[in-house]
Amino acid sequence: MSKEIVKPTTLPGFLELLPEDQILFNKIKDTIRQTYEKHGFIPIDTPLIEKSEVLLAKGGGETEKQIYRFTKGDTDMSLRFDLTVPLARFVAQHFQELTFPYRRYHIGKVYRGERSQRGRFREFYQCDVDIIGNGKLSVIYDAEILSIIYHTFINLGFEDFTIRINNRKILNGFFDSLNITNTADVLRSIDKLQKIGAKGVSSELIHIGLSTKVIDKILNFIKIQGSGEEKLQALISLNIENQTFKEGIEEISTVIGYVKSFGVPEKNYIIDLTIARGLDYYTGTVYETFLDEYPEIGSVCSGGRYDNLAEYYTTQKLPGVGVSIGLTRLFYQLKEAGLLGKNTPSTLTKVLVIPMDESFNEYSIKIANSLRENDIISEVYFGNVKIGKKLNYANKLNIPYTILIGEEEIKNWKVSLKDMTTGSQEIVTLDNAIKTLK
RNA sequence: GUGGGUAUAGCUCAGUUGGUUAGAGCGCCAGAUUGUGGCUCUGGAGGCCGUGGGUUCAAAUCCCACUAUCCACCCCA
Repeated sequence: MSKEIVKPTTLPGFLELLPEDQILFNKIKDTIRQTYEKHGFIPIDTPLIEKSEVLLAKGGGETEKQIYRFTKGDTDMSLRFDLTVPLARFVAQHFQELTFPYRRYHIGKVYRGERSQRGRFREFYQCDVDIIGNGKLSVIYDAEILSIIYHTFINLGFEDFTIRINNRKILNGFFDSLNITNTADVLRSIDKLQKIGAKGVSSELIHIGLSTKVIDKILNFIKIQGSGEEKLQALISLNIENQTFKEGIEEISTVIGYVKSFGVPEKNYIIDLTIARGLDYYTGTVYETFLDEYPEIGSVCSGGRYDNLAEYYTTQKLPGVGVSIGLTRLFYQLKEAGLLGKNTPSTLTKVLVIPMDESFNEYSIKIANSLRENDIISEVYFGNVKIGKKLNYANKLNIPYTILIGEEEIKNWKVSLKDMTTGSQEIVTLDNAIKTLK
């Protein structure tokens, strides 16, 4: 062994998959894409690298710490850390060329230089859908986004999941009425209710410096229980004279009112006053989606409504609403939870064509060509190796069928079609083989 | 950014109070009469025990440093 061999490793926080998993991953990605497209969303694909001044226009906070930033020559550039900021830039830049409301989806990798830990990656896929309005955007779209989350997870094969929704205006109005100024800190604490419990939230709020009176009110607020209707009634009966608060209630009522028309069953969504979302740019509806049987996985899809998407890039007012699925984490967690299919194939190939001898290669290639013309995924195993080894290749990759080509088959213009699961084999015409394989 | 683990074969891991040629399972390769895989059997390859230093007659094992990696917190998808 040469000492010059470089140890083949990937950087921490960068996930790569073996064939079996990659096939599953792509299936999930395709399902998400198809669902988004079915709802009329238009694809975009922005550059992975953008000017740092663009990505960091907002400035401050965690982003600057976590962004991958570098220079090439005189250009200061960075890897995108989400798909929303590039969207904002895109919409502002192409404002004149786009038609509003602009519905786009974007599935792509983003980068964050975080300390890696379980289910947290430095490179990961986000699957975003957003609807951007010009000046105004009906709140009914907030209900549609909820419906898209629902249909996406249904199409992915889930049934027991809950989309939790809330409205930032309710929270902001409520905090306003209590004269709370550091709302971001309070939101973050409340958002952790599920994780740390009421006591945990309480002690965090004390730490933040709120009076016990205010804390009691907050705790009572987040404890409001019941059906959607009951929660709304409870909120109204708080009699809070605050314009923002009232708007929030009105908006969430509208959303709940329309959700039914979109065909979302009541068991799949709920008003949850503790959902806040860490991001501070949300201004209205917010969403978090949880798998009922696996709460430990955390939110698998989240997002919300924002008033002004592109304020750093244009003076146009562009409100929008959207959500994002963290696909890499979702996939990783599903795999951890054992929710991904077992014994899945390691290839997409449906049939392996095996020439018994190298002199039958050309005939085999023709067979494979015909199979492909009939949309049957097929490949030929070339090389002067034993039949056993070729069959074993099919076996290891879980290829369901093989077609064996030898003297006998060629003489009669037929093929030997072998079912690899049962082991049965028969000599048939190519047409009949195609019928079986379809 | 803060705190805590771990590091032995391609993978998952054993390895006794420090003791001589470092093990298993899976995987890989080869064979069991050369037009037939899976199952079984037999054989084989593959390890500077993360790197460097220290203690000791003796270190995979104990100590220190470094590096890598994982987990939790922060934050977030």
